[in-house]
Amino acid sequence: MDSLLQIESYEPQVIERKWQTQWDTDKQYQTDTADSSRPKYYALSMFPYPSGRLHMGHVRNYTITDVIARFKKMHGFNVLHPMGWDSFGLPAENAAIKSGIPPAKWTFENIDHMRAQLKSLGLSYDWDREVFTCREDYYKWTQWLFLLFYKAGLAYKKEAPVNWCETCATVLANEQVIDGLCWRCDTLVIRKNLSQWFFKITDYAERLLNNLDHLPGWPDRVKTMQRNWIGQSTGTEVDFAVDGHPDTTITIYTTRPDTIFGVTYMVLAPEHPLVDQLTTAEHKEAVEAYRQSARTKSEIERTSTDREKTGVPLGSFVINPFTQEKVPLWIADYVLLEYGTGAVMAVPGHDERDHAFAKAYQLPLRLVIQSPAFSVDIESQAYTEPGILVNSGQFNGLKSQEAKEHITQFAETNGFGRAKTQYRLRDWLVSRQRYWGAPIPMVYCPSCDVVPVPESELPVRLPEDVDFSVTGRSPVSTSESFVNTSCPKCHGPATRETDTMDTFVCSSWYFLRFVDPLNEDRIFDSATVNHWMNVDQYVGGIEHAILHLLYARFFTMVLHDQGLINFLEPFDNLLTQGMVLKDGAKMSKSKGNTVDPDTVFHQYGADTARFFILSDSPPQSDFDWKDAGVEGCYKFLRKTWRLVVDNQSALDVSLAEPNYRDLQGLQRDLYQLTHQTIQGVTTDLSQEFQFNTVISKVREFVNGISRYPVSTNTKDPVFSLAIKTLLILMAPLTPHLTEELWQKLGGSGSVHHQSWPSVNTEALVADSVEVVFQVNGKVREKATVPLNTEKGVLEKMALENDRVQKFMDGKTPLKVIVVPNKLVNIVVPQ
RNA sequence: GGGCAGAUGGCGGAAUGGUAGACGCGCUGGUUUUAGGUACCAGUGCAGCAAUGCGUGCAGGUUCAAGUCCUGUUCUGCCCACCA
Repeated sequence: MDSLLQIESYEPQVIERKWQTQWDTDKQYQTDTADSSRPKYYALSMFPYPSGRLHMGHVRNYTITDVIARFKKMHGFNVLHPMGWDSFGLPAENAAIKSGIPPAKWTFENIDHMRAQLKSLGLSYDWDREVFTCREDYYKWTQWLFLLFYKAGLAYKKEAPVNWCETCATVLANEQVIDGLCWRCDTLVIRKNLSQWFFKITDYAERLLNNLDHLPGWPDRVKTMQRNWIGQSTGTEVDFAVDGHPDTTITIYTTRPDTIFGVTYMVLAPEHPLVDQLTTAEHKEAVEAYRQSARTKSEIERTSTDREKTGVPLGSFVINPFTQEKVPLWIADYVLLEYGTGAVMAVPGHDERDHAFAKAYQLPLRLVIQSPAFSVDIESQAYTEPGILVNSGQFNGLKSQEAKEHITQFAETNGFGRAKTQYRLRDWLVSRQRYWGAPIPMVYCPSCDVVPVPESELPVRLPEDVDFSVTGRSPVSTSESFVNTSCPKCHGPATRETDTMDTFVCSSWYFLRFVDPLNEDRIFDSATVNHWMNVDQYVGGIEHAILHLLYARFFTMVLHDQGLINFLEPFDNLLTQGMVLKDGAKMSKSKGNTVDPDTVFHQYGADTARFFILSDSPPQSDFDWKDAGVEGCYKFLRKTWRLVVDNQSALDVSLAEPNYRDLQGLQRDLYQLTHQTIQGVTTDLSQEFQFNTVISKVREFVNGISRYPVSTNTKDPVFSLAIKTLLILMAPLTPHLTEELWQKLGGSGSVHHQSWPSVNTEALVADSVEVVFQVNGKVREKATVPLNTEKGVLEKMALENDRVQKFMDGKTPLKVIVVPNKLVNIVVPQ
């Protein structure tokens, strides 16, 4: 082995395959969830959609979680680190349309390829827990959850204007419309009236919002985004009677009840249900035309803030309950049916939108809020700040804030209003007119109406005899054998729901199934899930800040309320990793600047890819992939390899740790460096996952060891300790390299089963320190002094120093600050 | 328009209020090599021969001492947005 003729070079491709096979065979990363002798740790990456190939974003995500999982394991935790596939979704269906490959075949081939790629990255997954959301053993339970929601009154069907993407030929949830465009294909989203299934996430708006305060392990950025999305506002509802319609009132929602005396008209959303009834004959034609044009507008057109305000009057009037004044009723598309009550009181003097509208249609303005600082003029511009009430009857003179309370109170007392908390969040539209998803387990019976499929009949299997080319309805509806069924209640002929579920439903509970993935009788065993949840560390992209992370929280709360689990939030700690860029630009196929992970594995090995992708930036920041950087990491690993292999004759990892107090000179220095590195790496890994600084410390350590003069004739206990420590500290980062070297050195078992080294704090303290001498805060001299040199001695040294005296320029010090082991600062008159 | 981040060499980035620029990339010079690459050594914030001066987006402030704390401001990125 030690023969000079046989110096082995670093061949990552060979050793990586060898160890991956070995770990697989040994089931090295299998988790025994029944073992409660050790504390549990659940490390989870957001599972991927099997698009076909891994990209660098995946590599970064999974490497980060893998390092955490391995690190925790070496700390004695029973670690659960699973992987699976979010495998329903549109690309599979598009492949079917384009090339006739069945979606299932396409999906599973992609999974096989990507699984092989994941294995070649050396990730410590327990593959026995792999879940596939598109497989019956999983979607059976997704359907079961739908039924649970239905029974709890949290799933309902309603006809509503919905977001429709023409390209994807399906509806979209509110969360999937980004700037008016489809999240997947950037097509302009239009409004369509359809009868669709919804989950009542709005019932949970308040709890989803308030619980964010109890998630200290989540980045503020994500919490803020969710808060904005849920969009709580507190205000008042006021009922306005309709003139000439004694039984009809219109309720408006306002956050500015203090301006209610300034109402000069009222506006309804064009789709408001009272529009037909309240349109007078002479306005019918204009109103119909306006409603028609509003209907065909896309969301982006309609909500554009810089568009001219348009609207038409209905001919009816409402009565302001505070002033008994008659004000005209209009419709305008700047009022949204989905928010509040779909009706707003218009106060053009104190709201910019109402002001613009009033100016366009010559509606009157009225000043009801006066500024305490200047005289308000509302002719040219609305005054939207709070102030003092004027022209407001009994409320004159109150400040806006008090007035809001008094006016709301007055409305409540008189029965025409109430305080109301409003959310921007809307119910989650879960129907999709697509094939490759979990069928919604519902049946339509001519006599019994909507009937849920009994649990015993789950899963409702996806049919295979479908025509993928239909648009506007689910391809599932082309399967006669699927559609025609019998009613579970009356056993008469009935038809099945042909829509499938949004894939975000499938991914809202997968983290629970990972704990008990093979359970055939139940969705999961509650006791086991209660023990293993929460996810201790969740890692994924910021793009899921709202969508997936909000839905998963919602599901968890519902399952808690239904008594299946005993916790309210799924993810204790969340790390949102930054994007992977290439030379400063976002990697994309269209730009042609992608880096294929396989190429990197082949050329440099997985350890290099892992090491590099953790190296330059903190995990939360964007990471710039540079070929020169990969090269540099490869060289470093090769240097590390040689450092060990070339010095094997001096190494014996079974030697006992030397006694620090017996060490001197370079041995003492190396021992110190070893323990300083343990300290630094451990801190950076356990507190903030600062992989970039971990790597710089590892590099400093290797540089330090390289400078140490090794005697090749004898086993050196200090050098052996340094190398042994290096391999253990690097094991989570570069698992193959360290395993191979560990084995070469005759280490016992796997390097990944070693305990994390502990710090000898005595060795952290240096014998001498460098102290700086400052004059007026500027460093003028440095001196190396014994540790803990006394203040007086330091002061004397500084004052007698030539260079210090030069800059003191003969002046008498006003003050001398001495910080032991750090500095002396001499303050002289300037 | 509202909210949240952030701004440090040629580049990615380090810095419990106490030596700004760790570590790496790049670059310069050198050694080894037929040569290139590799490896190794030295250097590398800016200006200057040097002494020295100046330096963490900008303007102030607190402090013996500020990248770090405070006030204001500019710019960049992200999220939300006719939300009443």
